[in-house]
Amino acid sequence: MNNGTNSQLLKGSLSVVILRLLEEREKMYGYEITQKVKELTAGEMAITEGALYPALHKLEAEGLLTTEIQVVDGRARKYYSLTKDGHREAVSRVSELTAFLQNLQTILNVGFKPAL
Amino acid sequence: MNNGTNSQLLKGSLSVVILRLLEEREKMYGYEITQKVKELTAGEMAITEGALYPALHKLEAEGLLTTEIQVVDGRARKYYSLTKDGHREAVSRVSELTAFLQNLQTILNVGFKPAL
DNA sequence: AATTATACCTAAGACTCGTAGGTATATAAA
DNA sequence: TTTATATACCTACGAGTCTTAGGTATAATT
Repeated sequence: MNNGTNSQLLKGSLSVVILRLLEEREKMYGYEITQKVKELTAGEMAITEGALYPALHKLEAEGLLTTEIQVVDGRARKYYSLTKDGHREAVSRVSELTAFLQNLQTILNVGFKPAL
Repeated sequence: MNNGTNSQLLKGSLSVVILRLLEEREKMYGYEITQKVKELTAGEMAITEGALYPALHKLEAEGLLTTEIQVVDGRARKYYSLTKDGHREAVSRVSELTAFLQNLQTILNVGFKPAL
C-alpha cells in the first residue's frame, strides 16, 4: 500500500483491505482490486502488485480465499472469493482494525479539545 | 504496538505516536510513553519495549529527538524532547498518517450507506 | 525473601512491503 | 507499422518494523 510520499506506512492493513472488498463484491481479480483502491481513494492510495499477489496467495494458502480462472477478451483473470472461514476472518479482522484505528485516533488527538 | 490478539497490525505508526505525544508534553521518557499509551487507550493498546527503544534511538539518530538523563528516586530516566526538525516532522507525519487513516476508513466503509 | 513496578537495553527471527524485474495480450497512438 | 499504454499475472531481493525473549538494575510492596 502506497500513500504517495510515505510508502512505509501501516503495514498489516493490506490483507484486511482485500477481505473487506471481497465482502462486498463476491469475487474480484487482482488487477481489479488495485483499481478499486485507487478509485475509492481518489488516486491517493495505490496497492503495489509486489505486495498484492503474495498477499492473495497467502490468504488462499490459509484457506480464506478460493480461486477460479476465467479468460476474458483473450486475457486470463484469476478471480478470488471468500471461503466460509474467509467470511469469518473478514468480519473479525475488520472489527479488530477498526478498534485499532479508533485507539490510534485517540492518541493522535491528544490535547485536542473539541468545541462543545 | 500490540492490540491484544492481533499483534502484527499497522507497523509504521509507532514513530508517529511518539512524535505526537512529544508535541503535547515537552519531554517524556520511554517508560512514561508506554504508560501513556495504555492510559489513552484504556489498556487496549500496548507498546512493547523491544519496539519502543529502537524506535526512540532511531528518531534520535535522525536528529528529531534529543535526550537528557535525570535520576529520580534512584532510577535513571532518559528524557526525550523534540528538536526543531522533530517538530516539523511531527506535524508532517501526523497529517500524512491522518490522510492515510481517512483513506483506510473509506475502504473499510465500502458499501456502507449512512442514514440521511 | 520474593514479587511487582519502575526503567533502561539488545539480538534474533518473523513478517510485510516496495522495488525491480519478468511474461503476455489487446488497444490506442504515432 | 511500430510503439506505447492498459490489462493481467507473477517472483526475488532487500529494507524496514515489529514481537519474542532475553538481560541489567533499583525501589516498593507483599
